[in-house]
Amino acid sequence: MYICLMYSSELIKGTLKTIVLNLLREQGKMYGYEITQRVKELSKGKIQITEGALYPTLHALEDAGEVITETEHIGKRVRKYYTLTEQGLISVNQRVSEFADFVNTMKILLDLDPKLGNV
Amino acid sequence: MYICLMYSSELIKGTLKTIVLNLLREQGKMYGYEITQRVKELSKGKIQITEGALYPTLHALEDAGEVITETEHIGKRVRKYYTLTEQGLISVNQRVSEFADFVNTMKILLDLDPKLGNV
DNA sequence: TGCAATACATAAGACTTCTATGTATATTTG
DNA sequence: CAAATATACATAGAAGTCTTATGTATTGCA
Repeated sequence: MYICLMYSSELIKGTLKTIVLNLLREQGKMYGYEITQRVKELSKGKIQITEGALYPTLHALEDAGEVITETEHIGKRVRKYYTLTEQGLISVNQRVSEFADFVNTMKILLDLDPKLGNV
Repeated sequence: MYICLMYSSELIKGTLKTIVLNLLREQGKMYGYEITQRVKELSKGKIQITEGALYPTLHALEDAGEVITETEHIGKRVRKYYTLTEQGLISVNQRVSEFADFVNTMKILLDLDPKLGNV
C-alpha cells in the first residue's frame, strides 16, 4: 500500500477547477475557505488547496460565467459565496465525464486495474 | 457515454513523465517518436504527445538520471533510444502508485465509482 | 516529384499553481 | 487577558509544464 502525505503539485494540476465545480454541484453555495477545508477533509489531507491557487481560480470561473457570487457579512467579516450557473453545471458534467474517461485511458497506459481495486 | 477526440491539455499535465517512464518500464528501450506513436495507439488517439512537450521532458529525465540514452544510426537517420536507469525504475514505481492513489482520492471527490465501471 | 511520415530539436508564449506577502476578524488556550 | 491559531479574503512574482511555431533532414510512396 502506497503511503503519501500530499500529492505532488503536478498531479493536481488541471483538476482543480473540476474539483471545485463538482463540490459546488453537490453542496450548493460554498465560500472559498470552506472549499479548501472540505477538499482537505474528503482527500484525508492529501490535497490541500492553497489560497494562491484557489482565489485566482474562483475569479477565473466567475469571469468565465461558470459561477456567480454573493457576499454575506458574518459580524464584521466578509464571506463570498459561490454558486454554479447553468453554464457551470454543463461545464462540470463535461469535466467530470472527461476525467472519468481519462482515468480509464490511464488504466490502460499504466496497467492500473489491479492497483485500483484496493482503496 | 462520453465522447471525446482528445483530452484537454490541462488533464494530461503532470502525467507525461509517468506515462513515458511506464512505457519504458514495460517495453524496454524506446525512441522518442516511437513513444508518441505508442501513446497515441494505446490511448486510441485521445492522448497525442507533441514533440515540443516530449523532447524537453526526455532531456529532463536524462538530466535527472532516470533514463540513459544510446544513439543508433538507421541508414542516415539518427535514433536516440531511451532506457530506464535503476533510479528511473524506483521513480516510475512511485509515480504510478501515487497516480493510482490520486485516482482513488478523486473517485471520492468526484463520486466517480459508478462511472468508472463502464470503460 | 511532391507529399506524408519519420526523427530529431529549440524558442517564445500561455497557463496553472506555488510561495510569499498583506490585511483583518474570531476563537481558543495557556 | 494576551498570544497563538483559525477564519477569510486578496494579489504579485516565480516556477514549472505544455503548446504553438519553427527549423533541419531523411525515407517512403503515389
